[in-house]
Amino acid sequence: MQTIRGFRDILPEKISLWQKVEKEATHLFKSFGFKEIRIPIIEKTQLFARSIGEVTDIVEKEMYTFEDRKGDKLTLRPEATASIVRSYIQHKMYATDPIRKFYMVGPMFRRERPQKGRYRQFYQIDAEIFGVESAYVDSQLIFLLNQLFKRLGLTGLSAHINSLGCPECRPSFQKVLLDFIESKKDMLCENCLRRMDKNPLRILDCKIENCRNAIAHAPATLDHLCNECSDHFNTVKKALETQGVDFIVDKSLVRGLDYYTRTAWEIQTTTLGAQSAVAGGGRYDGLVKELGGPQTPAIGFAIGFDRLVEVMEQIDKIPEPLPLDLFIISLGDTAMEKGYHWSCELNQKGIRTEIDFRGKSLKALMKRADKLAARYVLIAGENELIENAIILRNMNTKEQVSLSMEDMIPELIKIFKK
RNA sequence: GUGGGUGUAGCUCAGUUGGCAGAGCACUAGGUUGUGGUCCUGGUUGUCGCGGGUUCGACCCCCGUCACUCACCCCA
Repeated sequence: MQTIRGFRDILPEKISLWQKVEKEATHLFKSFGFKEIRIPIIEKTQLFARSIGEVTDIVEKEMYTFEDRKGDKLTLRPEATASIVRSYIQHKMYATDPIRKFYMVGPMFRRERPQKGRYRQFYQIDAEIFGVESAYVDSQLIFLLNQLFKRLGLTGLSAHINSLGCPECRPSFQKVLLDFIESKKDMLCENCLRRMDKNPLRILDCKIENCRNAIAHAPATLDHLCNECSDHFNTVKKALETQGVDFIVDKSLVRGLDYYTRTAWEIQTTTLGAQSAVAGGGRYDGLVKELGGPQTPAIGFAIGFDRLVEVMEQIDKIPEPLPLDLFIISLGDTAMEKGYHWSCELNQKGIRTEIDFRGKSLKALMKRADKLAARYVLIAGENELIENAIILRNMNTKEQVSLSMEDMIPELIKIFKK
């Protein structure tokens, strides 16, 4: 038996890094006023199809979709934004307070071919802001990401930003783009030809060399923004600059979900091969309305949790596990019973204590204490019980003292509460 | 979905024209009867990914399959 393809266990040896990232992220989110939201793992297929876009790769071939016993079409969530928007609308949150900031952490599912940093069940740390159109929100989110990575000790990441325009300026741009592409048609790969009617914007980030050459001088959304979009983007850039956030304007950054408008960005790394995006986000001012809510500007990002952890592993940022305070060695049945009660009591008092019930030799148990990185060992054998003098050994200094059973617990508390 | 690489002990890996499956680490027991990390000695661990085929004989050659991995595609 083994996990199915693209799915994996995250074992205890690795988990401390995940916990550290999650702790830092949620701490930072809270200080910016975000509230946690938890959403279902399964939604109606229609929700994703409508929000992400019928002709995107995600919806066309990557979703885990199935029918339940009643024949309803359901899908394992491939991303979080759609569900959060659904929730915002369903609970009429706009009525009580249109400005909402959410974060969530959890698994997403896409049926792609697995490779480095890409799994079929992968985890995202997601943040969304509803109800604010200001460009400062855009730069604030990018600043937040930047802060998080800084706190995690990561360097060598770069923020790529672009503006995709809005319903005002995009149609005219698409026309200009299509005209240009039409003239280069014979140089483009099959996929790009397919994209011409599907989603011409995507041609801009084709990675095939011929296509890249062909579109090297293609018109960019950036050069065809309407005044509002242009102002918006300028404000984003300026706000980032004044906060000292480095960024690269990347005209070819075109994100694969249909709902994005205006600002789109990706945080990229060079250390994960082709899976360079560690986080990505964008503004989606039309989606809330599209899904049946009132016109509400919104923006959000997702961090690839798995990828972030892998980047951190590469630079050796694994936090030390908590050492064990005390390991109890009980030799003989009477001592075992005593030891059992001591361990219960000490753990109740907040002292990390372990005891081994296998009845092994002193030597074997000392080895185990060492393996568990115990700071102290309590040795209770027949002699110690008779003489009422339990041995406490400091594993670093090798110093040993005797404690009477009455004084022992208070004495230990004194040692460990320092 | 397409293409390349790799599957041998818990881990990292050796394995000769096709001739009895190995090392290091880990685990475990000892090193005179109750003291860890180092050292020494012994011990345990295998469907050689799985299924076919060729052969007197296959870890080795052939076919299929599954998994991992890298790249394309796409994205977090």
